[in-house]
Amino acid sequence: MPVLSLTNNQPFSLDRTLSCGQVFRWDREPDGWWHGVVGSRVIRIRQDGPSLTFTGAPPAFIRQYFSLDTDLDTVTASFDRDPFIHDAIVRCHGLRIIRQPAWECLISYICATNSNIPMIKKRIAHLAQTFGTPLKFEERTYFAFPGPASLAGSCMSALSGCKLGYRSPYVVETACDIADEKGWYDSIAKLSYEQARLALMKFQGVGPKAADCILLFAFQKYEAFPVDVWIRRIMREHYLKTLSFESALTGGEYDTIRRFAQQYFGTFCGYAQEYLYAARLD
DNA sequence: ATCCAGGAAAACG
DNA sequence: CGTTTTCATGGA
Repeated sequence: MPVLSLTNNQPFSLDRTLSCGQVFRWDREPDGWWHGVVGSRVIRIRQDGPSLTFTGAPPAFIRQYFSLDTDLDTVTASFDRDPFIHDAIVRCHGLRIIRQPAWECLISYICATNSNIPMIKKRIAHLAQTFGTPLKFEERTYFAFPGPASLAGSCMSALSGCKLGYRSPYVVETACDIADEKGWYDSIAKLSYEQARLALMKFQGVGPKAADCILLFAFQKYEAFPVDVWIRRIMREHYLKTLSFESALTGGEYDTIRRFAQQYFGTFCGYAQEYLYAARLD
């Protein structure tokens, strides 16, 4: 079974990374093994101190997917500016932003609006089980996330079983757009952060927050700073106590928070966001 | 029952 | 133009 050994200056926490809410297709067994589907691969992986043991993908894929090539200490040091974010960095030590497949990430965050994480996971699982290709792996059947053509041609009765609610037409419309346009990923990836953000928001169901999540998790645009209800609370309480006054002058509250974070935390503010988000509970 | 959750579209002034 | 309302779902 493939094993990957982490070096001393390569902090990584599999649990923090997979359970912080950035991905929705991983589950942890009581024995410490995680299993998930990435593309057409079923992957099982566990961490014991500095060693990662896994099946279902070559080491190079694991390294790329979990961003193990990122110099995490340098990244976190770049926004370690005050005691509050410092505490989040320490408590979520080893959290890395995953490089997600863009199409699945796009649909996932369309399904995520105004929902909690368990509900999002159920919806994605429903979509995969209803429209995805079955994948047999070690006595169990998993399902690949369905491609654009599958969702574009989905009948409404099957789709309604996926419990997407009012998001169903957004998913189908976006799938139709993507099914036509082959090079959609490259055409967005080559754009600047702001331009890519506008391009993503042209898809039905993708607003400012979803666009920032997709840019952060699938396009490696680390200057994205998604503002959900948790982050808004945290930012208002710890960084922008005068926000209600400011945002009335400068326009939308979302942009006020986003631009403050970009200036305050710097080029890796998306990473800072993820540490604040992951540390929000415990 | 009421409120909330990795919000966005549509309607409204 | 910025601000409020509506939307479907399940858990607390």
